[in-house]
Amino acid sequence: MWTLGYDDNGGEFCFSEAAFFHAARKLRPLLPRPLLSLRANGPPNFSSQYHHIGNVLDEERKREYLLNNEKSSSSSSTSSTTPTIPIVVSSSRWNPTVEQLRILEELYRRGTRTPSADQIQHITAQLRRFGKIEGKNVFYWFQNHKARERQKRRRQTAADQTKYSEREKEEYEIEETKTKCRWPGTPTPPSTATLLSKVSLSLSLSLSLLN
Amino acid sequence: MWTLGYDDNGGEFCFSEAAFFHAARKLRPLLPRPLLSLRANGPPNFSSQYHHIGNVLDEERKREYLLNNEKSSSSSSTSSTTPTIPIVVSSSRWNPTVEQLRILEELYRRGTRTPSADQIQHITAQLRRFGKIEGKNVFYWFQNHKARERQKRRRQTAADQTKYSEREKEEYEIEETKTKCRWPGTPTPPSTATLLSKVSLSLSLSLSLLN
DNA sequence: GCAAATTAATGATTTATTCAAG
DNA sequence: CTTGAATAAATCATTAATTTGC
Repeated sequence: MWTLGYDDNGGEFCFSEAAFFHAARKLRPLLPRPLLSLRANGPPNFSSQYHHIGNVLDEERKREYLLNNEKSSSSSSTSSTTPTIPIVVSSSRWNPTVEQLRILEELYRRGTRTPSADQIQHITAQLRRFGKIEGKNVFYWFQNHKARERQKRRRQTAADQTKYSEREKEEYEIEETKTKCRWPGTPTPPSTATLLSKVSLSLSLSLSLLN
Repeated sequence: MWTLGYDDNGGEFCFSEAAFFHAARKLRPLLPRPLLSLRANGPPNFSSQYHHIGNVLDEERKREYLLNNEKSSSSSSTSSTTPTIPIVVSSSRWNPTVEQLRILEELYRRGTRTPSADQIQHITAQLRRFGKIEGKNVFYWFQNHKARERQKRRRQTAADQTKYSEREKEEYEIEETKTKCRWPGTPTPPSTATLLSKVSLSLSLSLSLLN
């Protein structure tokens, strides 16, 4: 599991292990950010949103939202001075532009599946020409796309196979045994000659490596 | 992804074991076998024009049919009745059903890697309820699955996705990078000390075996 | 036509695995 | 046997598409 911190400028993306799990969790915005900006890479139909911002909040998130509002009370008060103008909330998640999507899909089509960090940085840098984007967006895009393509394919074959057999939900029980002997026959233990040949091979290999 | 049993041409069937299973190698046919017209276990892409054939017979009858025809050298009846339609050739090799596959993968997931002969017999007995199967199929399945899982991982970690074509580079101006580190971390390559320790270990092992 | 309501897609996180190094 | 690295699978959450009642 990856936790992440990032900055918008470089797309640099520092990960740490589970030790930072809890702290990093809170990086996730609990509400659409109260920033006053239009979408940098707005999709064609971005007009009807800003609806019912707080509808999906559970108690936990409501509490945290209130905590956050305490800090930014000054900004909220300034916004209250212009109540008739709706606060334009920037999207909480990346939304690829058509150009970005086209390039990403082309890259995928040509074989890119899990790009390296450098590749991600480069792709991100290129795609930034077409709109706001970060490295993690590229990373996630490939993760998701790969997974969902696989999922699609898997569902297809599963559907094909279910024609032949009805699913049986019953449990199977196969007990574990401790026997060491292997299938298919009674394995004859390796002869001394075999062992010796292997040993000498290994020895010569080691020696050649040392040279 | 491993494709054991799904490739009718037999291209995916290879054994990495020693001369012990040398005979099994010959199971790989150079050409599709011209015999048998029904499959015991439905393959995913079983041609739809023959669905009616498959639907008539339940698994039990199919199995029986196969057993009866295992020794026959040529297809007899169906070819004459449908001369223009290519004969549905059953693979001579095992093709796992979804249930069999599910159980095998579950066993693998739970830690079974190289089951003992007893385990194999037990597993085979359980899986026979879902279709024709032999002990060697189980044995080979685990061998192949284990090997291909390892192979898959190695491919991913070592020589993964660097398939940018030249055209692509030019078009998107995304240059190839040689770095192997992947998003988001940078794996440290094995040090020289590590390599040397391996060599000396191998050497000492060989020497101890010689005593 | 229009939003509210609903559904489908998909971006972002979390969880469960894998192999293999120590 | 334990653990690190690194996903891939499963899941959550938000956005877009679509439907629906007016």
